[in-house]
Amino acid sequence: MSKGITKRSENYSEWYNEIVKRAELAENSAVRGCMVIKPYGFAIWEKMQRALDDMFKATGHQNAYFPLFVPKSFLEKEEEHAEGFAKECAVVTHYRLKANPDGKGLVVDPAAKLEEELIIRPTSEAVIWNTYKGWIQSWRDLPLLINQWCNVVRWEMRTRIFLRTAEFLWQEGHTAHATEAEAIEETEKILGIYATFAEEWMAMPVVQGIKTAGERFAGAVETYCIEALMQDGKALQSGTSHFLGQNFAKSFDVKFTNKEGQLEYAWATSWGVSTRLMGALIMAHSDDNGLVLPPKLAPIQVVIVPIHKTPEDLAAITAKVEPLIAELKAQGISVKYDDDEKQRSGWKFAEYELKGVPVRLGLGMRDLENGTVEVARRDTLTKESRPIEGITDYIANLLDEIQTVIYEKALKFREENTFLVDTWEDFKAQIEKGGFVMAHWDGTAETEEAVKNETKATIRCIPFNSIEQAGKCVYSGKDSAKRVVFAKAY
RNA sequence: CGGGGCGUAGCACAGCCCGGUAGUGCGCUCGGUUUGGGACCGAGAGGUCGGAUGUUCGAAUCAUCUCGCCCCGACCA
Repeated sequence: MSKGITKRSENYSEWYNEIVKRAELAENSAVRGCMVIKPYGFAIWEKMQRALDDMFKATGHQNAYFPLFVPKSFLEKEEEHAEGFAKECAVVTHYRLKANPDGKGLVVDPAAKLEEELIIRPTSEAVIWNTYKGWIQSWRDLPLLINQWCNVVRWEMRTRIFLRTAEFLWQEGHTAHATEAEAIEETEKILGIYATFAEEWMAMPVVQGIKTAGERFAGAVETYCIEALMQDGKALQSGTSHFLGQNFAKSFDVKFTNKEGQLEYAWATSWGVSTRLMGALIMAHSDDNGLVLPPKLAPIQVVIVPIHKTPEDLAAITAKVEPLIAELKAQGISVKYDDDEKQRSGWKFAEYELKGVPVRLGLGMRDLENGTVEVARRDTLTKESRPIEGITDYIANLLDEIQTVIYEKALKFREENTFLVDTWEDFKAQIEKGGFVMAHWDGTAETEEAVKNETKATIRCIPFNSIEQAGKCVYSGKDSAKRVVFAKAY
């Protein structure tokens, strides 16, 4: 195994793939387009799940579970939705195999053809709204605030580990409301949760905004999103929250009696983030030495590496380390003491760097004599010797500091790579170089399409915080009221 | 779905053009020396060469077919 990894500047996608593999986050499986998420990678996903789940629960949502299979007739009901997903559906047509009459192995039993094909869910609006029909009769049943954690399948032509896999894990929230205003409020509330999670947990700054009609979720009235800028200058849609209007209620006939005794269609939202966030996390912070994890999502926040020659030395170090581990754990810090004799300390230093562990403590005989410990931080790759006395408080603060520092670094990167552009020439040149390009847009799908065809850039979103400022569309020269975010995207 | 690449030991790869004892590095096992940034020496174990068919006295190597994965495009979260 080679020691170093490919540099970002040499081959960005190779760098990404190597981090995923070498940090043991995931690997490509024997199944095309599907990944195996390994324990270390899954531990990060579990931390993401926990943080998000707590936020969903704190805002009144409950978890439930709906079927993997969607009868084709359900999917068909909301027309735009059906069209949007039709091209990437895995379809179950039979329910039995039988021994191959011509020899070894199994074949599909033609006698076991399903009367109606089952679609493996690409998303669950159809199944869920079919179910909600039975759950919603009165305004008193609303709002209905449900989330599910599950897998979905979208048969992608081309896949990339974590960023676009044929099967992925996600959460999908599906809510029903009595009024349009309340549903829109919900859509916005969830987007806020996503943004908070991205910034405070993942330490990844995001732009919040609204998708253009062309980028909208199939079947939605409005799609809100968070967009992040990756280190190669490409945008990554990191979460979406959809206001679905009454589209699904009408398609699935979900009506309720309002306070005035009249029947009304329910208002809907849906929203999701997926294991794609793992890809975002990697590309937001990692460097040429490997993964860099924000302390709040790191499965191991502190690793302690003993540096010793003899078993006696190790025992002495362990005796010193044990109370330290207890103190760190008491502060809620996850700590690993790596006294595995199989590898030497130098190997371990490199390994934990590769895996993005935020803080590494080195403890050798010299430290025991001096009452010190070596503190190495992953984000800055710096080391310092500190008194072991009071080290727990120091580390607790250091973890907070690292969380802040990597966020600030990512924010600075985004600011330095966000450009106000007003001419078509500048636009093309800047898109080529990468980054968020803030430009005026005339609001038409034609212009959006033309820009995409000529530059490969798409409108990532119409940001909420965009300053109202009259200008001329960078492509057509027509009037525009505000700037939108253009970028090449994953 | 188009273009390209690759399938040989757990991993990374060489060997293939020009058919003839299946190799190297890492990892693994054992022994020894080492140990503050991916240690070194010695001895071992480990392979249906992706699969099928064909050509041949003989196929990892040549031919045909096939399966799979990766990368680049188009499409999409």
